[in-house]
Amino acid sequence: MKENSQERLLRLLSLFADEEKGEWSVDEASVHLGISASQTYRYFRTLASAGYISAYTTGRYVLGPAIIELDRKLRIGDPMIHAARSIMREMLSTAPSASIAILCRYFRGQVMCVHEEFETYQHHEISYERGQPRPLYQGAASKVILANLPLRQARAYFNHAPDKFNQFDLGANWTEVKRSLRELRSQPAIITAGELGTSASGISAPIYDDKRVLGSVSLVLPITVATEEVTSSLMPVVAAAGQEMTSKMQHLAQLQQ
Amino acid sequence: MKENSQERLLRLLSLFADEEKGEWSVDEASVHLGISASQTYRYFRTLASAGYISAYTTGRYVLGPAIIELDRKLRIGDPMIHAARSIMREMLSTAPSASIAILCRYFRGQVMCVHEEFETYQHHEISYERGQPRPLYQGAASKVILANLPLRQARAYFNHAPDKFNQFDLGANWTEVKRSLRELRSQPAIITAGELGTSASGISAPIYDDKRVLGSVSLVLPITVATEEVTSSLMPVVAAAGQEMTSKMQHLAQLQQ
DNA sequence: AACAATTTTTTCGTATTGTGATAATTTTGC
DNA sequence: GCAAAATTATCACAATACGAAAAAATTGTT
Repeated sequence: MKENSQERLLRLLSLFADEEKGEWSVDEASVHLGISASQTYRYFRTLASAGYISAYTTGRYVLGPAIIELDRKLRIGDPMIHAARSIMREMLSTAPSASIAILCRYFRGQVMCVHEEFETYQHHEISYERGQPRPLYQGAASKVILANLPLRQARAYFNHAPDKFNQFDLGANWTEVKRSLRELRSQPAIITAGELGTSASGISAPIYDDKRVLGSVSLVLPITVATEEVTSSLMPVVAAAGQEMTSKMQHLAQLQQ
Repeated sequence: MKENSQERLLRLLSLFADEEKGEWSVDEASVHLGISASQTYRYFRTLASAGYISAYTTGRYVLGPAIIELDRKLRIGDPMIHAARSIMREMLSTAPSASIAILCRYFRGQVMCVHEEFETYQHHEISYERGQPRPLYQGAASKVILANLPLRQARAYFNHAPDKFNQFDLGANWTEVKRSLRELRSQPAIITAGELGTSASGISAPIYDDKRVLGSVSLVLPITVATEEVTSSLMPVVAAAGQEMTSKMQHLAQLQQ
């Protein structure tokens, strides 16, 4: 873990992504990163004057407006999200009302929702909230990615949390897990119910970029309407969306101007 | 403009906030930043492996998932947004339906919407889109910040775009501008109509942090319902919201644990 | 208003490493 | 398969990032 000064700066910024801690003082960050106080002050100043963090009161720093600005650009300009929009809307139009469509991405050994589409805005129990990393073993949108990962990687993740894999019905040992992953891969789309919260059911298909899996597209239905009939009729719809995304992503790679 | 390596890295990342260019190749960034190609490659690699940018196809880089992750944390954890939520909702409840409430922040000599609240989701002509910097001279949410800036700063901005100041009725020369800013400051909230797009009208009040202006809260109404009566009756509501925000921000500064 | 306690900035010498130029390597498009 | 582009590796040197400690500025309290 040889680290240069830019990587340290980004690591400091990443502190602010921490799930349970949203604000940092210089001292806290200093001890957490193992950097001297004076240097940490220099980092804070650099990030603050560029707008990435901001002192909402003396000594307490939180994320700054530059993040919002970049997020807007990503929302507007990201090629994958752009390609997904129409596909997700079409998929959504065939689903029961109160369903939502989500686009997830494999990121840092986890799965993160990067875009959602819904017919009408309404509060739903958030299963995959945009921007919140989720583990690979829980929920359809995650499992379909896990199942399409190279076996070596899947195994590494299994070794890291075997109990969780068992808890979410992926198997108690590697042989079982390997078998259930193969089983999941053999289906056009995979279905789970109540794995994230208790009120939602998911139907997911993988998205590829040439060889390796990039992410997944999913429909999330209220579990009350997710009967066997409904989900099995939607399975080919979601599977088609995944394939369409895959071909669009490969198309994109050609069109570079 | 002495710049260290971390500042250069952030300047590279900020390229991706550019309004008309969402993707960069190493060469383009290299010439744009005036950095050697080899070093630009190193910067790209650093940003990419931390997830801040991502190559969606060989040689073309766009913003990466880490941005989404940080934006979520900001949405959830930002103290100013947190304080504003209930105030904005209450303000919204007294406004005509199809109105929205926005929270803006003074940032880099511009004004940026950092949060919006609405009763029901619906497509409206976006006047202040979240994350898009807007000039100080255009629209109520901007003008109220401009009017409460130190005169020296206001004058600097005026000198930078005097024609724009005139176009948006702030005056043709500094004496006139100074007078109209004083006039704006004297009102509890300020009202504009049709300055951003033609279909919206804005009512805005400033938010202070101790001495200097931090941002503004605003109601944005469909121009069709924004009659003289309606807006003048809402003016005190918005003004009160601004004052409440100001006192909440000052309260926050005390509560540091 | 004066004081103590933080927070932030400077100074400074040294070792670290960031840097550009060039070459080597890998990946990609045809 | 080959040509072209993209990416990484090598290297030598100057630039600067770094920690420690002191100075300055800001803040909270009496």
